[in-house]
Amino acid sequence: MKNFYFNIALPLPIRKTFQYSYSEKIKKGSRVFVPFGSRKLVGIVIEEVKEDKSIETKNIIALLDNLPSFSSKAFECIIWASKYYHHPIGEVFHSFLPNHLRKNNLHKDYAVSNNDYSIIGEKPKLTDEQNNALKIYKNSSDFKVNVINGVTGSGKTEIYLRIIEKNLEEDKSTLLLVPEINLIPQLIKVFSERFGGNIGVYHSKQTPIQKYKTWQASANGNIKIIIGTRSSVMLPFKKIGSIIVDEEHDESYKQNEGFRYSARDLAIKRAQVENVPIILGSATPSITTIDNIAKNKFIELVLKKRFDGSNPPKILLYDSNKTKINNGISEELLELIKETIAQGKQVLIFNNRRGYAPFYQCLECDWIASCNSCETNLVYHEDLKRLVCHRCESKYGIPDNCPSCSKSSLNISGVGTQRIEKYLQEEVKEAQIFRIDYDTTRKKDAIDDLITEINKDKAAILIGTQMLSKGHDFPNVALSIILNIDTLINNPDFNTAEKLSQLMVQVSGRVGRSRNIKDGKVIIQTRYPNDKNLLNLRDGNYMKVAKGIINDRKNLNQPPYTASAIILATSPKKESNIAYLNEARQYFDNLKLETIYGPMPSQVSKLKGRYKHLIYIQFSSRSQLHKEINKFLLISEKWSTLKKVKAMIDIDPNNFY
DNA sequence: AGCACGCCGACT
DNA sequence: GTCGGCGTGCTC
Ligand SMILES: [Zn+2]
Ligand SMILES: [Zn+2]
Repeated sequence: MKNFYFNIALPLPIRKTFQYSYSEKIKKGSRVFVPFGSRKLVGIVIEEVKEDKSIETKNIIALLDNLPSFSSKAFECIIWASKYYHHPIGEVFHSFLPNHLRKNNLHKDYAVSNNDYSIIGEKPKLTDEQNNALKIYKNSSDFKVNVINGVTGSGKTEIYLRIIEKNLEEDKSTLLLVPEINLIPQLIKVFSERFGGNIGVYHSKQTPIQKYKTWQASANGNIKIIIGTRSSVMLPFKKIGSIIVDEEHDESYKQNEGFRYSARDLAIKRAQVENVPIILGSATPSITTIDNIAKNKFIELVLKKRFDGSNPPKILLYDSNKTKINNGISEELLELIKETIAQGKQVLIFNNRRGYAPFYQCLECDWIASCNSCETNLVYHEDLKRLVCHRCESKYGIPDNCPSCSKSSLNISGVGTQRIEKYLQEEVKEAQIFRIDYDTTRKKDAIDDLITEINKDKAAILIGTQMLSKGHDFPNVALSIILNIDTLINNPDFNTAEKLSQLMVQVSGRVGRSRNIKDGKVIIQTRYPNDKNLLNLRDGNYMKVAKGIINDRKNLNQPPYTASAIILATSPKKESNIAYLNEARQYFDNLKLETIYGPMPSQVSKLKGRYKHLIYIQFSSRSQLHKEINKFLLISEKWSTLKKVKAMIDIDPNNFY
């Protein structure tokens, strides 16, 4: 009996494949069950090869797919991703399989859901801008990147609906990527008010069966509209029409652990390989995207006007050096809050820190409460009367005396949302107060219930974190106050100016759109009212700020004008990380590159008892990055310092995690 | 990654 | 003497 030989990718942090044999030919992209040492693993067939007699090849135990789990196009994208991100191929394949297919399960058929996608809702008349954008979109159905640069309320979603409609007419599927799970429910609502059929969902909080059902229904074309987070970018499709990436600027598209990929960038690759259009939507496009528009790689479709004709609110800078600050809010702004409430209107307070106070520290020595397993600062939570680690959610009691110098001079410092809530409850007694942060929205539907209550249009104060800037609109807010951004301006790290501008414009775009609020106001409380980027933000024109940031990046040789990478080392010992990274640093120093930082501890320097350190490198071009990282990986393979650490690469990093 | 193998310290 | 701790190296 003739045997066939295959290279198989296994879910291991190893940059190679393993050879196995089988009695039949197997298509690439198929799952197989194989023996590996003393265990058994599910792997992916990469290619048929001729027998390598120098290896004692084992037999494949079972072929698990009748049709390959990865179509030849998805396969091509994953091979590309593994090379682009310099990540072990088996782990890349593994990360795009739903749980059910990661184990040695055969496929099973589930009942077909409602797949009649006839239009049931009423279609609104399109504005000229919308018509124009759609015309450009429709003029070809080959690969192209269309960027919908549309302010909040300009009708981006209606364009998505028309694109889906066009795809359905051609019996094609649409994939809509979103940065966060909690943006999915409202999109499902809008989509199912327009189309009759089932809307597929794919994200990490689903049960394995739910996830597999969507995977299968997408593969056989029963579900033609799919909304999903990152990992849905490699779903199988019977016939895909286009991909939409909503809020493309959102950094949540980048995975920050394991296989560190950008779902937005991978979506662009997928669209290119499938030869279909991709739409990137945002009111605040990323600097990279704006740069690609300037280079004519992407096509910009602008939606400037809000369809209800309302104007975006003005952004004012409030110099907080002027008055006394209590619990994070200046006295003058507190008066303004009181006035607004007295007029029966709503106030929104944005403070990007949850809990009561972000630090608990000693005034005598430099002791500061931190988590034993993460080494991050513990945050005081008033409701729990405990210190909480925001990374691992561990809770600690509150010591009365300093563990370091044993004096009783411990104190909280800094301002979290709970502290502002308590302060305003005392100061503005007549106002109803809603706090919207991770702690108040943990329960399912909690956030939707809160939003429904808030939008009933009564005088109220909303206090919240990032969450306020993503997806939800607050039309009755007449005054927004943005607090606590000075630490960001003071200690800029990755893309601070870009992130901050996007945040400010996103918050301001979501408020004050109801008819009875003519002059919504957004006030940024800052000690740096002369900061260049803040000044540029004042007329709410994001593109103007973006131009400034792009110029800075160009002058400072920062991405996208250079290509960046992080080499990460993880091990139980700090010294092992440092030894390896020092050797790596020396290696790269010899190459005379743009910039090298480190070795330094990662911002999450300790996780599950393992330390993490890194070096950050900027290359003058993408091709130089790939060439040098490949060479480095090959050479460093033999280093003895590597044996004591796990090393990983982060391409296009956007933090030091 | 996960597992076996082996070498060393400590405890019946 | 042997149990178990973890450091090392290998897995087609
Ligand atoms: Zn002390
Ligand atoms: Zn922790």
